[in-house]
Amino acid sequence: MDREPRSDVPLGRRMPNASTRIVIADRNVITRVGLRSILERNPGFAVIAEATSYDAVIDAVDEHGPDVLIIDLDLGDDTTRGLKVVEEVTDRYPTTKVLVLANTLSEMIVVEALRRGANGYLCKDDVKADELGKGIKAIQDGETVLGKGVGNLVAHSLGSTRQTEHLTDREIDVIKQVAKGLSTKQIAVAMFISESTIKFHLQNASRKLGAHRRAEIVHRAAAAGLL
Amino acid sequence: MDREPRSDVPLGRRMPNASTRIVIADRNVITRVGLRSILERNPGFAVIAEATSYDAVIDAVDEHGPDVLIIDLDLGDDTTRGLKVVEEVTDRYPTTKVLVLANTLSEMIVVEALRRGANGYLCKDDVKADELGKGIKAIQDGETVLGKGVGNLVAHSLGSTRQTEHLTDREIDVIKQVAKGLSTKQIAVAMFISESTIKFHLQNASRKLGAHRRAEIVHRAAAAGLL
DNA sequence: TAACGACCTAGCCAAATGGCTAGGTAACGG
DNA sequence: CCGTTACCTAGCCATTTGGCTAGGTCGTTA
Repeated sequence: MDREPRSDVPLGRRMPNASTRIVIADRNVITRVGLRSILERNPGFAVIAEATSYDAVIDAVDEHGPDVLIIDLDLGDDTTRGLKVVEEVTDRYPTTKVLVLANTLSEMIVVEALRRGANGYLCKDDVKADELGKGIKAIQDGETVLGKGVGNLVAHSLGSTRQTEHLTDREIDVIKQVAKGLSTKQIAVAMFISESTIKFHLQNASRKLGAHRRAEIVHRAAAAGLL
Repeated sequence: MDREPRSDVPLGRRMPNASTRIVIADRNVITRVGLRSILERNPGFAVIAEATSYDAVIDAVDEHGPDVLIIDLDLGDDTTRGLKVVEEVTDRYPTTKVLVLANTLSEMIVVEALRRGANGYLCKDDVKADELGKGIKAIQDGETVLGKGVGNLVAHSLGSTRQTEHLTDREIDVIKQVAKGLSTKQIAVAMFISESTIKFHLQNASRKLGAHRRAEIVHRAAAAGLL
């Protein structure tokens, strides 16, 4: 025991020349190439796979068991699906660290991602080239990396006891109609349900999003990538 | 001749070592690096400068007089400013082609950009790696390049005689408050003007955006990158 | 089986909104 | 000087909305 006073990073844990093996998940080819270029300036990083769909992310992680997964939650038309992917990866591969790389900043998404095991959350527009490498190293050392502005959001949500509930499919459907400028009545006709139901779904969505007006519901849902 | 069986790029048409000189304008470092990497796979393209602010774009174009400017209109918190940059560049440097590379698709922005002289409009998420090079070449040949889905938007707006009016600063201020979920009364207090004025601005914004409800105003303005 | 979540419906009332007309000022450029 | 634009204010009224209570079905899961 005494022979290894500091055994939290045992010798041999990292082989000589061993690189951090990274999988990138982003639907945007420009971003994928950019990330790869930036990361591979550092010989300690190796991007071993790219994915552009939720299924492909799972496949890639299954196949390669990477050290780090860098993922944009918005891989389709449903960011919620991205959250599920984070949960699945962190559940099944505890040694794979997950860094979320988002386009927008939404309290709901950030909190949910972290709650489901993400080890970091950076915003694409705010990140500097050198922060990426540093962030990944920090994450591998067990830290949680939060980008500019992300920390504040998290702190804010810690203050409120309200735990994030996410919107149901139906609620999102209704919100989409609202975003198109339809009235309750018009939505009812379009969706073949009663006006009461429309109002019901919107009331629930309001509560979940902490909004009090339709315009705010739409804005928040859009910011969360739900529309 | 046998030594150069593939002479589809005739000798002499382009000077030896002559490259298409490109300036990239995007606030996002990942995108800038990605674009550069993709473009420079083709030796005919040379990225000679990058810019991350509206002023820097003008400076870069002034200094380098590039063949092509690839620009994301959203370089700050005001996409309208990006439109002005497009106009200024195409006005002052008719030989510089402008390719807009957007995150989102908004009819208003697309139409305005083209009206002000942009030679192409692509959507980042839809673009494939090889389309970039092809698009730039096409633009240099005098074509107008519209990405997936962009063409439809343009066609749609040609049908309507309504010419795009853009929102005033004040209107955008009010819309931002609406997006935060404030009522007319609350906004009036916050902005030190009467409720009537709030409603006045929103009526005008509705007309300009073709919206009939606050939720739609917010949605459209957000989609246009105005918030 | 019971509990749960997602979904659906009804009705009430105060408040907010949409759509309209009809004015005003100040600044700018032709 | 005139026209234009951005900006500001008032009032009217029908419609929409927010916020609430109080029910229901269906399928899944414990």
